[in-house]
Amino acid sequence: MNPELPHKKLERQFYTRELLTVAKELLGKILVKDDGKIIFSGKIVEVEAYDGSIDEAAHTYIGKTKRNEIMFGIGGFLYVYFTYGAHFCSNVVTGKEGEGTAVLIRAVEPLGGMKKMAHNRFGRNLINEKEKYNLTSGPGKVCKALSITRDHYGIDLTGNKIFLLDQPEINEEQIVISKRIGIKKSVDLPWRFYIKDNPYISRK
DNA sequence: CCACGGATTGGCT
DNA sequence: GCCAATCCGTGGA
Repeated sequence: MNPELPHKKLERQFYTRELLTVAKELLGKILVKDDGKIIFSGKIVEVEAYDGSIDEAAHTYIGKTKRNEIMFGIGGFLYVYFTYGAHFCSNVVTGKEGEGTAVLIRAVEPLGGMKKMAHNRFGRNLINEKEKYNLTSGPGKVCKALSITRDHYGIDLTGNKIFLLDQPEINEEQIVISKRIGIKKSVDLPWRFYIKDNPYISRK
C-alpha cells in the first residue's frame, strides 16, 4: 500500500445510499485493485448513473437476469459486463436490495501501477505524454489497464481485492453534469458526472 | 480536427 | 438474428 494514500476504505453504508448521491460522491475517490502481486490505483474522475426502474439504458430495465443479478443486490459490489465483443466495463452497485442501480466508472486518473497499466494497454511499459492521458480515459480502457474481467464480477468492494479509499468530497462547483455517452435510450437523463478540467476524462 | 465503420462475443427476442 | 453503457484506425477537410 502506498503510504501516501489515506487508508480508510469506503464501507457498506457509503454504497447503500441513493444512486445519484453515490455517483457524485464517487468522484475523487481512489479505486484500488490488489491481486496479491500488483497494486493498481487511480482517482475516479468520470462516472455515469444507471437505474433500471426508470432508465431504459440500464441493463436492469428488463428485470433480473443472470447477467445483471448483482446489480439487483445491495450496494457495494462490482458489476462487470462484457460488451461489443471486446470490452469489459466496471460498475459500482448502489442502493438497497432489489433496486437495480449502479454507477459506471468511465475514467480514472492513474496513480499506482502505471507501468503495468501501460503494459496491459499498449504492450510496453514506457509511454509518451499522449498515451499517458489515453491509459484509463474510458470504461473499457479502465478495465483493460487494471486487468478487470468477468472474473471480478460480483466482488465485494468492502473486501481487500478491489475497493475504494475515501477522499475529501469534490466541491459541487468542480463537478460537471452532462448527458450520458454511447447509449441510444433515455439519452436525455443528465446522469454523467465528471471533474471539471481534469485531463483524464474520456471527453468533454 | 472530425466522422465513420469494423471488430467480435454473448445476451436477449 | 439483432445489436450493444467501446475502442481504434482510416480517410477526408
